[in-house]
Amino acid sequence: MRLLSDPARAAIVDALAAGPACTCHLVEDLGLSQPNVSNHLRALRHAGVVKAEPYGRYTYYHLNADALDAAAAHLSELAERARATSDNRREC
Amino acid sequence: MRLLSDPARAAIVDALAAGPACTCHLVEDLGLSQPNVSNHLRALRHAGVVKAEPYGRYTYYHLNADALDAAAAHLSELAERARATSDNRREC
DNA sequence: TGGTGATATCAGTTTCCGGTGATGCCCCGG
DNA sequence: CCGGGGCATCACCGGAAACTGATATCACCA
Repeated sequence: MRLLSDPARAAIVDALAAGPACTCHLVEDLGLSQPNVSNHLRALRHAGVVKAEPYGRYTYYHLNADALDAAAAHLSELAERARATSDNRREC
Repeated sequence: MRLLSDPARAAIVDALAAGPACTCHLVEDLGLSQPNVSNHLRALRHAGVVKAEPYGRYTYYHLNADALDAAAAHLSELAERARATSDNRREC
């Protein structure tokens, strides 16, 4: 989840939200170098945010919607806890 | 939203989810130095994730639940878009 | 089967960011 | 009014992470 901090990775995730794409698409659309994109994809892959799908000579990536939902649920839970506990201020 | 990338900041947000607290509480609970905590709080404050509330000599911080919900909604929207577009794979 | 294109990996460099120390401000209590 | 403590800001340093270039690997096609 802390992976979306980097602007390049956020751009990759945003591009993949429009549908599965192979590495060359991302390289063209984002204007980044190919190793750079590949490194970011590896990080996102290890975190389970994206899934790789070899397709002949290409490699297609698509978002893992469940992981995004889990992160969203975590944030919602924090917001809910914050609202529920907004009155018990600890004294110094 | 990219602010939750740092473990220290995530810990601060998590601590604040238990209720408003002043800087000294966070310093004690998280075992971080006071300037360190203050710097993180400043970043979170500028991002609108937390709100500062001067209280005599102390400064109480509390989470901005709306900002967390907005971030959660953004992630949910990404997940939904990913699910909706999972079939239109672009050809190379 | 050799060549080409797509992708992944690796080492090196540079840039960015978090942690620390020192300092100043403001509020409260004496 | 003045001393002390809570808090914020600034300058600096060290480490981590992103970008780059080179290279290896694999699949397709002639």
